Amino acid sequence: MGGTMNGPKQQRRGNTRQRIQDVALELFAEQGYEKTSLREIAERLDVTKAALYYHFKTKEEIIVSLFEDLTKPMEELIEWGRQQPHTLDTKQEIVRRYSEALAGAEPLFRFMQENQATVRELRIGDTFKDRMRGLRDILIDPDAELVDQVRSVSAMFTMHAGMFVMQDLEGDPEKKRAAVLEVALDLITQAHERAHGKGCGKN
Amino acid sequence: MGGTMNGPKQQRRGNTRQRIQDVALELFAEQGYEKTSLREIAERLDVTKAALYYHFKTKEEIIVSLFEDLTKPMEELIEWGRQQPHTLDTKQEIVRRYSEALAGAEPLFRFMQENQATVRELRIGDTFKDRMRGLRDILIDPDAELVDQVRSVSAMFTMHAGMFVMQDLEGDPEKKRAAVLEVALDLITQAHERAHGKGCGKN
Amino acid sequence: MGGTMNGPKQQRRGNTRQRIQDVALELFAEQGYEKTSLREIAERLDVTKAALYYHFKTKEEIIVSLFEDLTKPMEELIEWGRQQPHTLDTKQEIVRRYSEALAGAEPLFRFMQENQATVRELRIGDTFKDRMRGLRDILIDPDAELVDQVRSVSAMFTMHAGMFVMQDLEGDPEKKRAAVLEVALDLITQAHERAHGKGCGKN
Amino acid sequence: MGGTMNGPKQQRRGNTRQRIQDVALELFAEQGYEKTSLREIAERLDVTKAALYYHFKTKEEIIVSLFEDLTKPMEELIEWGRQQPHTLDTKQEIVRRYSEALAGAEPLFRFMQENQATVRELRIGDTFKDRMRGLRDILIDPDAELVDQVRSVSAMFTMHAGMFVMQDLEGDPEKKRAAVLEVALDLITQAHERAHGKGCGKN
DNA sequence: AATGAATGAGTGTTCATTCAT
DNA sequence: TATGAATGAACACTCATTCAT
Repeated sequence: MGGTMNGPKQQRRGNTRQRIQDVALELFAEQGYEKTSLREIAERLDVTKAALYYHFKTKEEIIVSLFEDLTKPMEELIEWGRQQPHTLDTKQEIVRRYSEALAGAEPLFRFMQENQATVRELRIGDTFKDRMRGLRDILIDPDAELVDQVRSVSAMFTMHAGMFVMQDLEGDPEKKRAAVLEVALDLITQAHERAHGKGCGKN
Repeated sequence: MGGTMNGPKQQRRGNTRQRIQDVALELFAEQGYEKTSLREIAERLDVTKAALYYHFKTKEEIIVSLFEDLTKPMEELIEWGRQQPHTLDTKQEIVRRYSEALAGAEPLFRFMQENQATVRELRIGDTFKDRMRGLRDILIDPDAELVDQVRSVSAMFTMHAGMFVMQDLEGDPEKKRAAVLEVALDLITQAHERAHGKGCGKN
Repeated sequence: MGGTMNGPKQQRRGNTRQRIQDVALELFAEQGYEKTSLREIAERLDVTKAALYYHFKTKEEIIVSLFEDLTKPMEELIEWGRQQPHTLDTKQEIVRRYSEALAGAEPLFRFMQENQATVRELRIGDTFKDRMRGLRDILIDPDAELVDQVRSVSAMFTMHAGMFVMQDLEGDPEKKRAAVLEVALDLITQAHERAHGKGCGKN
Repeated sequence: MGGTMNGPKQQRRGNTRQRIQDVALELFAEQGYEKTSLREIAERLDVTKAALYYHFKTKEEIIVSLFEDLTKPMEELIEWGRQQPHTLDTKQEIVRRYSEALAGAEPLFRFMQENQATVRELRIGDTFKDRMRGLRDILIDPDAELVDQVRSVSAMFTMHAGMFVMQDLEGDPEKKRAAVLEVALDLITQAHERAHGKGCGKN
């Protein structure tokens, strides 16, 4: 890109930090956080371990930086949702956008889904839990019946798990995502309507 | 128990294998598999690491043995389901019993839920995946619409995740489990009925 | 010792811990604490680094154990002194015995003398400081003039430093130690007598 | 100071070398040489590590430069002493001035006192040892009795250690220094007089 | 006069595992 | 049925140093 002569080991200008993040996320998602060593990341980038430490103070900081960079949309979405009236429309809008945001950071969320024990001990654990609580508080009516609260929560991790577990269902990915979204929306809608006195007439 | 003299450090001989499993499961569930060392397990039991190796050939074998011992009910359930006609009643029965089985081995399933990345690399990974596929094949009609297939799958991990994520919802655990079960049954029922042409009349 | 056949790599029965301490002290005294690596110690013993960790939990614990093992005589001496009346005789006795104890743990005290900055940050730092304070409280009369207090303190580190700095003075070591002791005794005596009203008549 | 515009991060240019020395000495004295990293020094100065290398070729050169800059008075003093007749007066004068010089470079000497093991391995080690030998040759009469030689040496490190160990003695610092000096002078005087036949009657 | 980016060699420490007793 | 002693391989991390810009 601009340079005429591109010998081996050249061309790395200011993008090393980014490259570290990319490779790290790939490996973390593939093998888990603890089983991925800094040596492995460094080797794949053809730099030394010490180079990683120029860009990140600790191994944990790598995953934290990924989390912070990639979940900004979620954070904003939840912030936005908090200020809306908790109508059915709002909830549906939230679910729709959340599904999109999830798809946009798939590897990170696969990682978090599959390494919950690790995540819990990391600095991101609490942040994430707070986020989930925020989302829940928007989607759930606190005076709904327990079963409808469960329905809302179920909608949430239908989306989370959906991306990964569905993998071995046949069918084109875009269609699967649409189906997952539909089920989630359905759960949310059922929960909302039962809590607000509508019958079975509509759905 | 039955022994006449109970000196210090005696406390029932012969059950060490069992005690190892108990402590290991507790720690695995609490901190994750990789972050739990054999040293830790041994210390908590007040034996040496080498003693663990008398009872289990490797660390992996400890978790494998737990999996095999604790998921036998599931295995039998699925075997049973495979031989039944795939009616709605059967499916509901399966879901009900699965929920019970899950509750009976809660720590193990919490562990598996929160250490999916690890489990995948272990010997139990494939076995578990097979089981899930078996369950799915019973619950899902292969020619149902995609969205109804998703509904069935969603029922499954509503149960799985339900136990843990619901933890910070208020309310008595038994009621929560009932609510989770109801939502799962509902999803299964909807999926089945849509696939078999019934309307909204029933629920 | 008893064994008939002594192949290479044999004969280490239960003395490894001791051998580690010996080699470690030798190296610590020679090169300093920080500049001595566990690799070095292990290599010299022809064991692996991990073997060191079987016997000591950390590097620091090695030096701590040495300190505790080798300074027990001092501790007892000070405890004894604390319970005696603070007469000149007692003080002289203390100084004499302290000089002996010092000579009995020479390498350790050389180490502590030459690595004060390190020692201060280690767990032994405070213990040692307390000991010195204990000794001082015995040797010094709190209402003596400042200059005589200094004399007493000077006696103390005349002994401490004496062993090492005198090294490049010619003469047989035993004679040097006697000379150092004499000076220390002299300082203590002067301090005591000036504080208790005797003239120059005696010494 | 002289500059018209003092933008942020400017604060007098040209004196960086000096600022490095100041911070380095402070940290070396506080934590020891090996435990003080160039990163730490650089961070405290708000420059990069590489900047240190513009001013000093190695870490060792920093401490060497400090030693050379700060011990010039000592060097000159010893040079002067060498050319004087070794009378009592000369010796006393030397001790007095040495005490002053010591006080003028306190942090450096604290550092050297507490990091003898390190200093020994550094380039300054030999230089310092030579200096000490020079001083000793002035203060000691080679044909004095051993005990009087010890007295002279004791005077020397009474001064050296005095500054630091006395710290936790109560009393105003200036008075303490005076007391230390008095004891040192006393030791020197005793040594000299005994060697030259004057005394208070006994020897 | 100083920085950004990187390296190579090392550190202390932990782990699952082995084996003679 | 266990222990005491050890290992080999790895790990996260730090350091002094270099060099093109």
